[in-house]
Amino acid sequence: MPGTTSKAGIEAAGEEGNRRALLVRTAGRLFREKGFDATTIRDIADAVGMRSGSPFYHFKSKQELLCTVMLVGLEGACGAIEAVLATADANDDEARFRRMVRTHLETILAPDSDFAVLLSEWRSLAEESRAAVVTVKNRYEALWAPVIESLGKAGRLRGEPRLRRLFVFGTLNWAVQWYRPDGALSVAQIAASAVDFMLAPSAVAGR
Amino acid sequence: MPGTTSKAGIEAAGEEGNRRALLVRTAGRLFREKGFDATTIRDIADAVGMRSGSPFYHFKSKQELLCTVMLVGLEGACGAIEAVLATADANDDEARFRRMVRTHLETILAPDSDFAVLLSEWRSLAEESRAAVVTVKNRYEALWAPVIESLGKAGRLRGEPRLRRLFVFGTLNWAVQWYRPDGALSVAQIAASAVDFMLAPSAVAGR
DNA sequence: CCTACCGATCGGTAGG
DNA sequence: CCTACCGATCGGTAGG
Repeated sequence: MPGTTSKAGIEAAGEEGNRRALLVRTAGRLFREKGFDATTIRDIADAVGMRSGSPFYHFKSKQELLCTVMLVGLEGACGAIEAVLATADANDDEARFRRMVRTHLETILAPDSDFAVLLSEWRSLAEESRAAVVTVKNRYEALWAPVIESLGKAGRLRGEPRLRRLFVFGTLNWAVQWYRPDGALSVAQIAASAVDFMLAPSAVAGR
Repeated sequence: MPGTTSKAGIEAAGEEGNRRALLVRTAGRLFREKGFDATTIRDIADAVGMRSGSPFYHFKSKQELLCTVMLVGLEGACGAIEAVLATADANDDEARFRRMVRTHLETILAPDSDFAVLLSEWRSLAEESRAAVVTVKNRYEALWAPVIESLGKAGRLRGEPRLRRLFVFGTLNWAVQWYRPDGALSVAQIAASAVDFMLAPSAVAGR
């Protein structure tokens, strides 16, 4: 029963999963490069070698494509952070934070990052689709909460507790605006530097 | 000779300056609320009580309107920061930085901020218009350079020197994404907290 | 997934 | 600044 979509609309079911996944990947790249409004269905169809009406066999609207791209990006980001949390030393907050920051930057600065589409095209997402995306976005942010809270209690992250997470993501997410792959610093270097910027020096004497 | 525009296209010349300025203000508000692509010339014309063809008497294209909005926003922001620098104690970097941060946030978080249009619609600005806007943007950032550098040398702003300015603006500009006028904290409180977040504690003992 | 197409919208213009 | 309009584009659909 093609055309039937799971609730999140993410799963690639069976035979046609490839074409569908290709559409999502291509749309994600174009949305990121040119923006949602400036990307036409024809652009996407051309890029995957379809005719302009064919994407609507896989997605009922351009909006559904956007929503799917964002959900895919968010799921990927959750997975990456979960992998970090599963292997990091839970007692060393700074080390954990460093790895999370680096992973986050690697995710949003990848050339075809679907997560970056969420960051730059949020306003293009129709009101009705936002709740579904916010749910996963909250899940992503919840992964960060314990580390940020712990670093806050230790005095390493400062400012109003309710704003710390916002400031952290601001410092990092803004990189989408200025990062260039051919720049002087690697993503790893930017990540290390961002942590230095955000983290107040530990109070341990003689360090 | 109506239709003639100064190089920057900002000045409101004589009699028609009012209508022109009204168009800029209205376009700025709509671009900020709905985005450049989602705002039509008809939206703007309706909002100022004109017919859909009439804005083109004042601006030769929608792009020129966007460019003007951004330049107006940038000029206003430069003026505000210059006013701070003119009255602040040049020897107290922290105090100066605090006032600049607050002014910056007040500028970008104002409901009808033209500066915020620059932050969110940069990609919609045509390639040919970017150079003119970048020039003023550089002027704005140059106003911050001495303070940021000085705080960096004092160890109050950390991380790679070339990235500090980017991290500062990230922390602040991201607020455009999450700030709500009806939120629990005022802009002044957010500004104070942002500075606490960014500034490493001064090393002065007993403080 | 293609062919063929539509209805709506949009930026912009001519002529006054 | 209005009237009247155009040419292009775009998301989406019917029917196979």
